[in-house]
This record gives sequence, C-alpha cells and structure tokens, in this order.
Amino acid sequence: MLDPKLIRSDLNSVAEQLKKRKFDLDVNALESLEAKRKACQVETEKFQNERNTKSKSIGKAKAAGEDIQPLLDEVAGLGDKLDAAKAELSDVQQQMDVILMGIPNLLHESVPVGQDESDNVEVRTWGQPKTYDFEVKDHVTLGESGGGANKWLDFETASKLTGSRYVVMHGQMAKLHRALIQFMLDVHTNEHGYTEVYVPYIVNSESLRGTGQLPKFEEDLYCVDKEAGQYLIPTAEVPVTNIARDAILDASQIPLKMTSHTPCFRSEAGSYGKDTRGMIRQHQFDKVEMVQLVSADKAWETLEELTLHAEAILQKLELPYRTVILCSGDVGFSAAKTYDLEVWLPGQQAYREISSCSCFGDFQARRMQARWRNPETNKPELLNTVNGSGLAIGRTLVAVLENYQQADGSILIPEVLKPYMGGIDKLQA
RNA sequence: GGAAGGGUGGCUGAGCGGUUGAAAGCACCAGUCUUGAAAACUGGCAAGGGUUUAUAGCCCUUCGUGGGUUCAAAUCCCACCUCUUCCGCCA
Repeated sequence: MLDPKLIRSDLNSVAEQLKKRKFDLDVNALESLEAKRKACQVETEKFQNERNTKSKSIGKAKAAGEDIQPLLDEVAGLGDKLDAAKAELSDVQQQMDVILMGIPNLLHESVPVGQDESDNVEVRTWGQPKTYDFEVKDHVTLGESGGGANKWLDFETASKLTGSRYVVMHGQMAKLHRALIQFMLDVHTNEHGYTEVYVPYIVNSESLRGTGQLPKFEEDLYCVDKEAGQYLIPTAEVPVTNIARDAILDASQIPLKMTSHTPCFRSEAGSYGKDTRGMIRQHQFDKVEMVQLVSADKAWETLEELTLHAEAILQKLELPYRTVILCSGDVGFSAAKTYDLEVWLPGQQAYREISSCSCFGDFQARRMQARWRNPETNKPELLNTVNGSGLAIGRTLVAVLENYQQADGSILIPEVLKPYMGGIDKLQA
C-alpha cells in the first residue's frame, strides 16, 4: 500500500498520479474520513490515557493502604465511554483500510502513459524470427501429432481428468518440460547469484495481502480452504516474497536474491475465450521465479538487472524476443514499473508474453512489514521488492516447440538443454 | 488422531493481577583505557501509530492471534493458530 502519510499530506497529487492508471481516487471521501479518524483517534487515546493514569493511582493508593473507593467512583463510566470511542475509531479505520488497500501503487516516472497493452513501448529486441521453408505449425498441432499413441501434448485427456485449460504431457515432452526447469534454476543459481528456495504451494490470506493479490483480486485465485483462508499460489512471488514478512533483515542479508520453481494456479476469471487453444493460458502452469529484496536506493537498477537475468534464459535458448515496458494503463496493481519479455512464436506469427519483471518499490513491503536494519541509522527501513519470471515454463516449452520445429514435425533440442535431455538431438515425431 | 509441555524485544531467557515496555545475558552502537586490536569498565539500544514544522517533547498500542473478567492483564478465563516431545497412522 501507499504511505498513509503521503496520502494525508499530498492527496491531490496522489490522485493526479493515479489517473494515469485510470484509477479514480475519491478524494472527498478520503478527506472526510481522515478528518473523522483524527478526531476519533485523539478522543480515544485521551480516554485511554485517563484510564491508565487513574488505574495507576489506584494501585498506588492500595499499596499505601488508603481507601480506594472514591477513586473507583471517579473511574466509573470511563470504561463505557472508552469502549464507545474505540468502536467508532475502529469503524473509521476499517473504512479507511478498505480504501487504502484498494489503491494501486504509484508509477515510476519512466513509465509511458497509455490506455492498454497496445500502448506498451518496445525497449529492445533480440534475435531474428527464423524463416522456414515449410509451413510452420503451432505447438498444439506439433504436440498432438508427436509422440504416437501417447501424444506429447494431450489436452483431451486433461479435460477428462479435470476440465479445460489443463494439459497432460507424455514421455519426452514431459522430460523437456522438466529439463527447462532444471536449466533455468541452474542458470540463476550458478550464474546470477540467486539462492534456490522450495516453498509451500498453499498460502494464507495474510501472505496474499502482503503481495497485493488480496483483497482486490480474490476471484483470480483458487481457494482450497475457505475457513482457514488458504489459497493455491498464483505465482511463487507470493510465498517467496512473504518470507520477509514481519521480519527485520540484517544489512548483511541484502540484497536477498531468491529463485524458486513452483506450479502456479490461476482461475483465469475474465479471460473466457482468450487463448483457449493450447498451453498459452492454463489454470495450472509451472514457473521459475526470481525475487530480490533490496534497499530502496538499489530498487531501479535491480529491476534492470533482474530483467536481464530473465533475458539471459531466452538468449541461451536462442529464442528471439523483445522487451517492452508496460504503459501506465497496463501495469499491474502492485507494480511501479514492469518490463514484459515477449518471445517470438512462429505458430502465431507474434510476440507473446513469457516473462514479467516488476519493481514494486516499498508497496508490498509496507503491506507485509518487510524491513531491514540500516546500519547508518540503526533503524528498520522498508525493503523494496523486485521480481520476475525467469521464465514461465509452459510458454517456454511452446516457444521451443514452435521455434525448433522441423518439416517432419520433429523438434530439435536447444544446445543448452541437451545435457538435461540425456544428450539427444531431437524429439522424433 | 491421542497425550504432555511451550510461544515474551535482533537472539537466549526471567516475570505469572498494580511505578514491568518488560530483569539478566548475548549481539549491536558510543565512550574510557590501549600504539592498534582484544579484554575490562561506563553509557546507550524494541516496534508500530497519533499529535507536532520536528528523527524535540507528550500520548496511545503491542509479551502467538482473537474474545472475556477487572478500576488495572505479559500475568486470570475461553477459543483459535503454531512449535516441541511421546504414542498411533502414513509418503
């Protein structure tokens, strides 16, 4: 969430900045609520102070053996007044909380203003889309025709088992999927300095509030235990970032660089009819995530660095891609700035998102009270959080299939993956 | 699933109705001593929030979480969460 002090002191400027994201902040409602909060809080604390001082004097009088009855009379009725004040204050604070938790992050000044994804700006491209002297197929055709009786990609069986937007992978395809995971983790841990972490795939609502999925986006999540408030993770970002929730890290612990492979579960509410074919948009997919927790002064350079870490994977796989910066209308709720990596898919003749790298400033850290102790001041300061996919496994698999396809439907194995595939050169259709 | 015992500040750990936001130790910071370091000694050292021009002062909240009892709760009661150990079951 945003700094409440900023909202108090500079409400109009905050509202102005939020317009870039098409977020309409109700300035009047907030202002009157804030005035009410102030009055209530001062009143409540006044009563609390009175109760504390009186109670103390009763204790002293009793210890001195004096008659405390007159003091007790004096304090009669105070409790009720206090309770009433408390109730009013918590009511006001709850109303404010609802508004505050629903306000998206402020954008970094470098974010281009725009309406939607069509206004995203290309930052750079890498590699050339290959030309093929045969008719290219998309990954669905390739996946369903390869593997013989046990299709490489089996959407039909998955829909029997569960429903739409799931996949069953057989044989070498399942192995290639696993190889991608191993490869990415190895690159990030060996070459980019991340520590691998294994985390729960079910998290509580506190964690989801911390990273910003709750309270606003509950319909995107799968709830596994309504009563306990437990959900399947939509991304490893949630458990990994929340490792630092309610913690004060030592200066020697940051930058804290973590990478994790997890499945991700998304209900994809609101995306009916979008990417219904194939593996692009699934309810369950795997992802290798990178998370960095850094001091505020390092946040923006860390975003650049982390984005390059994700790009390195695509480069090693020799997959053409482009990097775009999301425009103000397309940046996610919690992010201050986001780069998307879009890989070239010959089957679609289009660049498609394969990674999203974001800097959140202290927006998430404030929600989860994730801090570090600055040795210069010896005071705890909010961390800044940066994360990105490095990369989405399912979509990378799609990209490999489509980019490495041969005329006969077989798939060449990218050089860097061969050690993970037992040295084979290709998947024979 | 059954039984027992715990959850207190950065860490270890005392307190078990009243001047306790919390002893003591460790860690950390500053100083004295020392050529320097270590040791020893002296002092400081929780977080969040409100008020305020203020990182000054004052005030509030917080001893797992949420309720309750009381003039007063870390301390008593209830529920929940969680950890440890033992038994059972189990990948």
